[in-house]
Amino acid sequence: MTSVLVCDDSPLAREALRRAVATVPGVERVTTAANGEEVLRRWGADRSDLILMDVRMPGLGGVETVRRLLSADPGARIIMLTVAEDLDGVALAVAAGARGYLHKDASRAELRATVTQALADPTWRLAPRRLRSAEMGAAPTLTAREIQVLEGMSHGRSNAEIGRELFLSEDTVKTHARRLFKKLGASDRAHAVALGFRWGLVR
Amino acid sequence: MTSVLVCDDSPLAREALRRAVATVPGVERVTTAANGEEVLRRWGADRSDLILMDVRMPGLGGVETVRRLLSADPGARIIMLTVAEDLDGVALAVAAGARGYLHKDASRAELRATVTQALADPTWRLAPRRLRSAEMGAAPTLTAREIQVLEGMSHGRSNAEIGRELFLSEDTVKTHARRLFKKLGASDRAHAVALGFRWGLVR
DNA sequence: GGCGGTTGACGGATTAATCAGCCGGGCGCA
DNA sequence: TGCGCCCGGCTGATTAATCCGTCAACCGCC
Repeated sequence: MTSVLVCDDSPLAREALRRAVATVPGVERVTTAANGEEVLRRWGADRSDLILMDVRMPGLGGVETVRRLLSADPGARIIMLTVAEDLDGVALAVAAGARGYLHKDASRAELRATVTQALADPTWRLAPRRLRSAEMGAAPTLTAREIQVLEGMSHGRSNAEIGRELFLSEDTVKTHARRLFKKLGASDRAHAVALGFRWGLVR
Repeated sequence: MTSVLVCDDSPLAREALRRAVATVPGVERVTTAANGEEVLRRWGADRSDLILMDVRMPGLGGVETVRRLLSADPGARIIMLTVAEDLDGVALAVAAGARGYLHKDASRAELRATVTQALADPTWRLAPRRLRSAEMGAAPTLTAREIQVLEGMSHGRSNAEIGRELFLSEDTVKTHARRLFKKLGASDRAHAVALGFRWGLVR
């Protein structure tokens, strides 16, 4: 029974990862966790063959979870997931014993290849790959401007107000809004804000 | 130096609690944490005289945090915060060694009285009180219908769609929307969704 | 040097949301 | 029995958001 545990605090990323991993040949079960604590709790009762885990998580961070997991079970195989911003975390996690990492900007195919590799070879280590998030099921790769506009929306500001705040015309804000809606797959600004929260793009 | 640590995963509730506790005579410092892990981490370096902690938290739950905290420091004084729904959690937390609990529906005055009491008397135990959330700084007491409408918004549905889903007329949905906006202090639906996430009303 | 992505901007059409006030029924609580 | 609150509904007016296409300038990269 080959099983994989996917851990990410963002519900959407978690689901996308779960679906992607489930298509890997040989994988019979994919379980999920929302944070490091849940991974550790689950690990006591039910060990998976491989863990995919986000580096940045609220509560127990990815790095600390790797440490505790490996001190409890030195044989655990862990692949870290990361976004471009925290390469430090990846370095620490790999130093702590993670087998490798995947950038969240890599393709689904690369994710599957890495998982296949890790499952096939128990000694496998460090194969940096990318995962284009557009292919993960959704694409939360917003530009800085788009995130600023999304943040403005989450604070209840109108397009005109956001424009004044960012020194842009209302029309430009509308354009940014339209583009970020399309990227997030949002049907309106309320949905966009919700997706922003679920993806962890805004707080 | 009398210091109090406030822990709640909802940013708005955390801030409201922080502000309320800061007005208690004798309290010189109020620190905050978003989850149990953060409490434990902080406790290592910087012990407070009293901890106010939500029972329901992602990751390390309140009960488990109480256990770990007390096993590390049997003298720690902890008051649990709770909503009506999980009285089980409160019972467990008190059994685990929490000094008492506060219902989130109690008044600010009662919160202050309980904190004063707990700080004055190191042996103080179990004084169930209520805290009317309206007096905590904001009042996210939405009715069931209002939450359903808010959830619909967070999924990108229009008022008409929400109405179809809940077997209500679009006009009624609009009324619920207007009322929940006022309660949350939201300026539009995007803001309402954001506040819903920050208060932990929707996921 | 050109390609792709980002940014900023405009115009016009259409639709949906928002605000305000009001009403009747039901349910629980004092 | 009344008071307050939640619910569901309706109307009319006003404003804002959304969608469409298009365009020019800039920047990093191969």
